[in-house]
Amino acid sequence: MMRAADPQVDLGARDRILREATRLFARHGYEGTSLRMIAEAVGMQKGSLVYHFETKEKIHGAVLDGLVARWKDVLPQIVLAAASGENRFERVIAECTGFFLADPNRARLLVRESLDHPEELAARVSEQLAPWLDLVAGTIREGQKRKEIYRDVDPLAYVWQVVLMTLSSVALSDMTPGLFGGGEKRDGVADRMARELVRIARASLFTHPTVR
Amino acid sequence: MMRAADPQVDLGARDRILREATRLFARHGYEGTSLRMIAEAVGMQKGSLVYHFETKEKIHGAVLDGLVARWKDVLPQIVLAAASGENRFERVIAECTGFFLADPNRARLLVRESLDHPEELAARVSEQLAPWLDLVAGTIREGQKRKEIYRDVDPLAYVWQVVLMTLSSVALSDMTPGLFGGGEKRDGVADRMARELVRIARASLFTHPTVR
DNA sequence: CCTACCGATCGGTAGG
DNA sequence: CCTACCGATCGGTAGG
Repeated sequence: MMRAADPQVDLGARDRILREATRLFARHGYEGTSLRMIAEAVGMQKGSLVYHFETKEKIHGAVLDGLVARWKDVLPQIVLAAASGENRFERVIAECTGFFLADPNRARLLVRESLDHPEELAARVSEQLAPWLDLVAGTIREGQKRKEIYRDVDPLAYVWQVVLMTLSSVALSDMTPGLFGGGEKRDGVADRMARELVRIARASLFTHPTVR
Repeated sequence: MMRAADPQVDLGARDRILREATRLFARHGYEGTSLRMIAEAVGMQKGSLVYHFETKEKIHGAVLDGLVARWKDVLPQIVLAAASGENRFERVIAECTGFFLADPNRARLLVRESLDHPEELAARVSEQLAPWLDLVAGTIREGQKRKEIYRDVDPLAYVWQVVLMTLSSVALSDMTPGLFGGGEKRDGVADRMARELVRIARASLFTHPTVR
């Protein structure tokens, strides 16, 4: 309480804690990350973490809040990309994959959270995801009326499957090189996966590939 | 040592331990599962677990071995489905999704392991997955020569993206109901996801939907 | 297969 | 933000 004297120091410390906690929770999970590990990564003592965040659980909550906040930052851009005319499809997909590729720990964190606390995450995320899901689903239905999109597409299920491909191909990217034969570079594999994801999403949606 | 007196009892105990350990590791992860939790679920004391498996790590290893063993059981059927003529595509997909739907903990365990120990899992799984990946990739290339399959499909990346959809849509199924609006039943959502997965996989592969 | 016990580490508190 | 400390629980051992 009463930390108004030098807020910049506090903010810096809080952010450094959250950055390292995000990385560690993503890598080792909530149970696999101890306060000591976080403190060591930040460069302070375990007890000092409790000065900034009272409990480990509150650090975890703040990490998830930060992830949602960053998603809210890009959401307007995605909505914009979805609304404007040129290359809507590619740009929406690029915005979404870019969000997770910019920091793969976001994908790892979301997948872990989906396994550890499914309902809590669904509740937390659905309000942030709802407008986006509705928008895309609505656009798909319009396309179906215009016969530009296959009529047997299940809009909601389609979007969610594409999201799952995006999430998991980034979150599990550490495993893919071993499966593609050792000969290939890591980035090369990630590139191939990203390209194939776009191709699958596109080819399974549009009745005519060149229609956008 | 020297447990030949009544192997049936030991086998039963080992299996009961592995069954509960599989469930708990899948639900709470390796770090989130204690020996006490496993012992309590099985109905014995913590120390007794160490009589059957020396360490927690060896229990974990045996759980993964069991998963691989069960995969090896269905692999022949998958290869058979892929080789025979009628409805090859649907049957291969059905065999794979069926494997994970029969016990969603298999999918959860694999996703967790991909996050916790990516390289170890890749090494462990690739030998079991390699013949299958090569088979499917080869079939795709044949189809491409016959112009039945889109020429811009990246066979390996395609198969892996479909595997990721299968895995993640089962492993993260606890989260989906909340995203589909509360009105729908759990099984209904799982059904829609499974159907859309097959549709996406099919529509993004074949140049003409009716060709098989 | 159980009981009793080990040192180490956990998340968190108290006081400065 | 640090030091010192708390009870609880961890994985594992010893002996029966």
